Amino acid sequence: MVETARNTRQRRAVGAILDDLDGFASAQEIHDILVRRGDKVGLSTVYRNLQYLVDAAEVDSLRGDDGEVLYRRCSAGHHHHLVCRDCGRTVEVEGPAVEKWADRVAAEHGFSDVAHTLEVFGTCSECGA
Amino acid sequence: MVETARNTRQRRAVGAILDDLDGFASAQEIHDILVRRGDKVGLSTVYRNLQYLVDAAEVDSLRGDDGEVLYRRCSAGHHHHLVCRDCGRTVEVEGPAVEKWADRVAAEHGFSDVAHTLEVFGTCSECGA
DNA sequence: TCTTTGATGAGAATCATTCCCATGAAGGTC
DNA sequence: GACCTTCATGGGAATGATTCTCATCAAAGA
Ligand SMILES: [Mn+2]
Ligand SMILES: [Mn+2]
Ligand SMILES: [Zn+2]
Ligand SMILES: [Zn+2]
Repeated sequence: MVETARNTRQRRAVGAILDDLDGFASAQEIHDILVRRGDKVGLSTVYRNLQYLVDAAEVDSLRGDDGEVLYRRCSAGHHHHLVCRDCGRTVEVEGPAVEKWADRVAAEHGFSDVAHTLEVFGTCSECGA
Repeated sequence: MVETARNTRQRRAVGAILDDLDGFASAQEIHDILVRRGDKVGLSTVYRNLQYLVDAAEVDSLRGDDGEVLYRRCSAGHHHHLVCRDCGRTVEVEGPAVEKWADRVAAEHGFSDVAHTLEVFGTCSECGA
């Protein structure tokens, strides 16, 4: 028998919230939504399941200004994010020119095993009214 | 009388450590160095002075993988960093193309007040041997 | 139904950072 | 130098997100 993650009520509940969300949200925000809905899920369990999903590359995470980790279900493949710092609404964006720039700069200075982090923050049109 | 920051022994000590450092270091690492040297400076004071320097744009800060904030005295003007994930050695880099890309992408989606974070991590030539 | 074992959750623990506030010491004035 | 005003310091408490512990629960298969 192949090991398989158990399909618990709590795991489904966390997944359902992520499906409904537009933008990034913190573990505690997701927990609050669950509590408000009446779904009883422990905070530890929310953290645990979010981490499972990150490890499975089903969810992207990034750190907000205040250091809180934010989560969002994203499409597969390398991309970056344009995030509204007020409402969290997020657009996935690609930047081939940026990828090339990062690799070139790293090579010029003799760096190998290169990776990069890039996020764009702003105020979305709705929040800017 | 114009308000002016007081030139304390502790402030000079923190500044001296930053002058000697090549790469990014955490507040606690800087505090440890001070203690090892025999300079008596409180941890709160290290945090406070680092924050003063960040506000004065004399020091750049970024968040490491583990969420710790790292500090480094940097040149003025907008730039990014190529950081060795082994030894911390850091190269300041500029990417005009990246700046334009970020602004354009944000504008295309109606975002205002745009800012971005971009760091490149790798293994430097010395550490890659 | 029964067994096995990963999953859950309430609270404790961790850890970086910030806050509090009594005390210290810059730096100006005479 | 003596004195004053006020910002700076530092030790410990508080904060807050996240992780850990472990007794208990419940998937999933037999
Ligand atoms: Mn990229
Ligand atoms: Mn830039
Ligand atoms: Zn918004
Ligand atoms: Zn290195």
